[in-house]
Amino acid sequence: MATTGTDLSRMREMNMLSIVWALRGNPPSTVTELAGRAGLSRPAVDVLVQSLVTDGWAEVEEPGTNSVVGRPARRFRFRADAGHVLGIDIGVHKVLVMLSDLEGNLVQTLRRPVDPEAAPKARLAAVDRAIDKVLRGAGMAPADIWAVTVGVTGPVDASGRTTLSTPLPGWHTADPVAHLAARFSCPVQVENDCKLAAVAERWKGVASDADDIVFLLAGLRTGAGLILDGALRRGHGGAAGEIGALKAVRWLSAPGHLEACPGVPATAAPGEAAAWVFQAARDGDRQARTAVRRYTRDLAVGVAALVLALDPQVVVYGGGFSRSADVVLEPLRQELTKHCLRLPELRASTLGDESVALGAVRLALDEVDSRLLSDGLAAPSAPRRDTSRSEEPNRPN
Amino acid sequence: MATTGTDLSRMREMNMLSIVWALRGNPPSTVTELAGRAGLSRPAVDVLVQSLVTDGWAEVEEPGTNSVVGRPARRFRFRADAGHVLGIDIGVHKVLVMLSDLEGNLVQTLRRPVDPEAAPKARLAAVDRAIDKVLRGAGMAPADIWAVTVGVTGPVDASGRTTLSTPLPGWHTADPVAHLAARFSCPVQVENDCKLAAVAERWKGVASDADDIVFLLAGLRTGAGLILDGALRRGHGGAAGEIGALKAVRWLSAPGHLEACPGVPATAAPGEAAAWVFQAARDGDRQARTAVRRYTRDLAVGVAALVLALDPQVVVYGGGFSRSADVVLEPLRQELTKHCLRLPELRASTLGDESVALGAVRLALDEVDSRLLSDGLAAPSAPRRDTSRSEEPNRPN
DNA sequence: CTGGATAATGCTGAGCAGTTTACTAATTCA
DNA sequence: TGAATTAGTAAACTGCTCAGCATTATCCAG
Repeated sequence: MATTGTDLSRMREMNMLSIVWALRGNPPSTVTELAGRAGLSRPAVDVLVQSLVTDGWAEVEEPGTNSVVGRPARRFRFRADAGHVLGIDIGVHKVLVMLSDLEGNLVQTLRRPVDPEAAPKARLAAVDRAIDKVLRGAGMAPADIWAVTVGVTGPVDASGRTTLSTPLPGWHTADPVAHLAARFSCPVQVENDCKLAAVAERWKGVASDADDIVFLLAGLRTGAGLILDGALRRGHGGAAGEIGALKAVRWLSAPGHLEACPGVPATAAPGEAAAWVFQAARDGDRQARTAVRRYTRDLAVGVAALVLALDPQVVVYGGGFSRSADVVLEPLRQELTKHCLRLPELRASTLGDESVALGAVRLALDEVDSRLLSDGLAAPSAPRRDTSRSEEPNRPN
Repeated sequence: MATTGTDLSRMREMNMLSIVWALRGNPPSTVTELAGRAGLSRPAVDVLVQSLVTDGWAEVEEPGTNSVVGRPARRFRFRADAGHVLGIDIGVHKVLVMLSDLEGNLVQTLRRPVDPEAAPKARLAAVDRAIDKVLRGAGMAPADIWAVTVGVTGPVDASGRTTLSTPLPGWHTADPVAHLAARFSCPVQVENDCKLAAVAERWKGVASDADDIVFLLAGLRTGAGLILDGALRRGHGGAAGEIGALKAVRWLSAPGHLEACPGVPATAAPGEAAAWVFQAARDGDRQARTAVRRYTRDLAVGVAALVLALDPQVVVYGGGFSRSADVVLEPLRQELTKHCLRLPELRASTLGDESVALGAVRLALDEVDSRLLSDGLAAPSAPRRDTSRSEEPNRPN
């Protein structure tokens, strides 16, 4: 608890930021409204908001027709388009690039299929093309981007690499941070996909009310991301949530129960096989139901371990299989009841496979915010990577 | 991120607190030293520290002989004895009461054996007697105590009860908060013993350098406490760390391997049996070594689950068996290597069975600090429980 | 069309906290 | 005894918030 002394200028800075927070994510606001939200006096807000306008962080909306009596108030709007961030999902089958303004509004979204067997070089080239297209579509240059966050599969270390394990072919030698740093001078961050999806669920998903979340990424691969006390839990080496590595937890083999279900069309790809089984179970097929039950039984051990270890408020069932939550959630709940002391809420994700990129956007925005908090707000401009403290280039805050 | 506006008075309060933090836990300091530590100017520190002295938070030490050139500086000392807190460990076999000043210095410590079969009423009566003795020994009244924290076995809910499960006979109906609230008007808090021991290890124990700690309480009972990002992880329902409830984790039966070891004296109590086995293993007894290996193998599954889930920096091996760390740590490390992706450091606790009470003291001090942060510092006095927000009387911060 | 009611804006002076600067006080060492 | 050094103190200054009042823009009733 290293409370450090404050002086006037720092105080002004903090008040400035509190105005920004009060402005952002709200409809255009009058000075009086802002004063109420920020807990400051009206004159103070007035001068602060003036200087925000001259700096370019806010803009005035001249009063139009006003239905209420009295002098109509000017309204101030946060200039969300003063800067932008990129959230990128580098998946096995696809690349997904999202361009967002500072308020989190998506400006451009682009999904591109990628050969599952593509080498890192080809995969990164596909990323580059997608980024180019998105930037061109928005009429922007790389210098206009304030932060980039990338999601990949597998535990990510502090340098943004996935040396331990990853299903992306050849990826354990890839260095996406270095690759993107060649084009972007802003902070570039790589994070695990499950963690990003968890962040997305808390931001715009089904768990926005919860501070303690276990996110379950259920698909051909199974993984987990953790939000504890409202903050993403990365782990000391970036490997939090990797409970699937435990042998007693059969997450690796769990989806196999679905593919092995009798009656699955022989021609079906693994993903289609799972969808077929879920549909058959929905239709009442006994064998399909058994396969789903076996799947959930294996799934539940790992979830129960996380729930018992962390005692979260909510477990979110997400990932590719989340569309089949209707046939999975109830058996999963029953299995968890057997294992757990205290059963958390169980919810199905609605974000689908956009959650990873969305979480990446959120983390990039957090990066921007933390920079504002530490460096204060000068006129809006793309931050440059801080090369002085280069020990943890992937964890700037 | 609800940054709220600040004004001058709040700023002064913060600077006052920063002086308190700079004063506390340090040897008597000069104004210049404090100014450096708090990041304030010398005159500013001067007036702040003056008002701390008049309020009773600090006291002056007039300059004595000074070996250095120049005018000798007055030194200011934090008045650690301005208030006191109680940390209490209600165990199966013993009650341990610690009285600490505001700096965490132990003023009185009292251990009293308790019948393991004692009913809650008798157990609480023993606690009362121990508290009385400690207070009398220090010449204090209950009104002089600023915060009380109690450690008990089993998951503790928000009201301070252990309704889910506990090895203390009859304790699931006990309400220690209500019992102590009858004598103490200050905040009273009950917490799980493993969690408190984890807090103690980070405070004065073997993990003071780490922010992410899995504490393993190994004894006749096995449990875990978690420190994540420097903060105690309680869990949404207070049941974090209860991984032992998972059937695949054999923590319940693990100590049985020790008692079942051939050669254990038939007359030995369970605790003595374990000690005998550890000593025999130390002496090279093959059967004892096998028993220890079986024990660690069962232990390791649960630890691995926690490590994989959370990716901590340190695992601390504590509890009654921590004296035998020399024969347990190495096999445990080997087992963990099999299970984990990234092996954290493994350390043996040195606090012994005082860790729970010590952690309780630390939590009580945290309670005092958080009250200072939120309410500001008037003249030092025992805080009264805040009866207005009674929904979570056990979690005042 | 005009004057009153209403509500936002703009301005001024008071108060406060911290910093800077300069000066005085107390000690050691040559 | 005086130079050097460091601590304490006082005054001037800066910059911020706040309270209150005058000003301005708009609506609405007569």
